[in-house]
Amino acid sequence: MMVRRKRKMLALTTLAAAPEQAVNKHENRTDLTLKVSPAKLKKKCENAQSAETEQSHYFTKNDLQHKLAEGFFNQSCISLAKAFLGKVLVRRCADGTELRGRIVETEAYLGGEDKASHSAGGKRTERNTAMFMKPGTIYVYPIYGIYLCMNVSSEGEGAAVLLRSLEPLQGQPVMRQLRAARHKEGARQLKDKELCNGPSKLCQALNIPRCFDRRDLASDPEVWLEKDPHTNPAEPHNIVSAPRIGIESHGEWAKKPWRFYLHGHPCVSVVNKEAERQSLSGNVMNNLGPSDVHSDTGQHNVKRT
DNA sequence: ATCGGGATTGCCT
DNA sequence: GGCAATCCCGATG
Repeated sequence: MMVRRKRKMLALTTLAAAPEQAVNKHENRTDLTLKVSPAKLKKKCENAQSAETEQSHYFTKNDLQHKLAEGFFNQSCISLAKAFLGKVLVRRCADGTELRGRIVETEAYLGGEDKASHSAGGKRTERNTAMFMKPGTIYVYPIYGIYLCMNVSSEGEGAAVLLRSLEPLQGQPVMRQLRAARHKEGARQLKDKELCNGPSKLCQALNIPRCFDRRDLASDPEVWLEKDPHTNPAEPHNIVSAPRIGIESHGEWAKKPWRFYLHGHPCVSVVNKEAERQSLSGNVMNNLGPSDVHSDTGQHNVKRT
């Protein structure tokens, strides 16, 4: 209780801090709340930018045409959660560095009847306002005090899709640096497939700060979604439907199979064998296979045929 | 003002 | 696979 208040004062630096600044957590206080002055908020977002630059031969200027527009987000929550699979989340940093990751795992939160949703029962609060905004609006919220999760609103009152895992495609060294900021000194280097295989990990790796809450994924210059020019859209037979994670306390709603992931992809955070048996019985293996993130060693080339 | 819980992660055994 | 870390948020009085 008394300890609580002290801890609050020493707000730990999080995803919003540049990696090289995060060495001493007591010197880098990052307040996750929205209740700060616009000037402070702006500064935080600027600090969130990475100083690293990254060259990639994988994406070219022509890929801009693959950016997904407003209309894409106008689908029901479950439909959008599936449609996200295989799409590429792009984060353009202040210095022009672009980080890219293919979405391989999502969860649908429907609002209303869905007891596991932050907007259950139509409940609208300061925190979850973005869930009620137009489809394509980003909802970023803090969890467990120290992490962030990124969602995208869909059609349906208070409905949104949680992004759970990405396959790193571009900017892995920057991602690794962003992710390593809170690790022990001398800890082993993260494998590529460990960079974005979790909802808060992807926020760290792509430098998604709390202040991205309520931004429009269809028009924002710093974060957007693209079609992957190198792969086909996810086919239904590639998609596993499983119960959502971390909501076991919500009774029957916890059992709804509204977590979706690409079968066999190494960047999925939690594999559910039972769900795979049910989802995929009789189906062939996916053709949207991962690049060589299977590999444990060194830099990999994500280019594929 | 206070309290309890949470759409997680990393480290340890 | 267990568990600590860590604190915002919303509910309650």
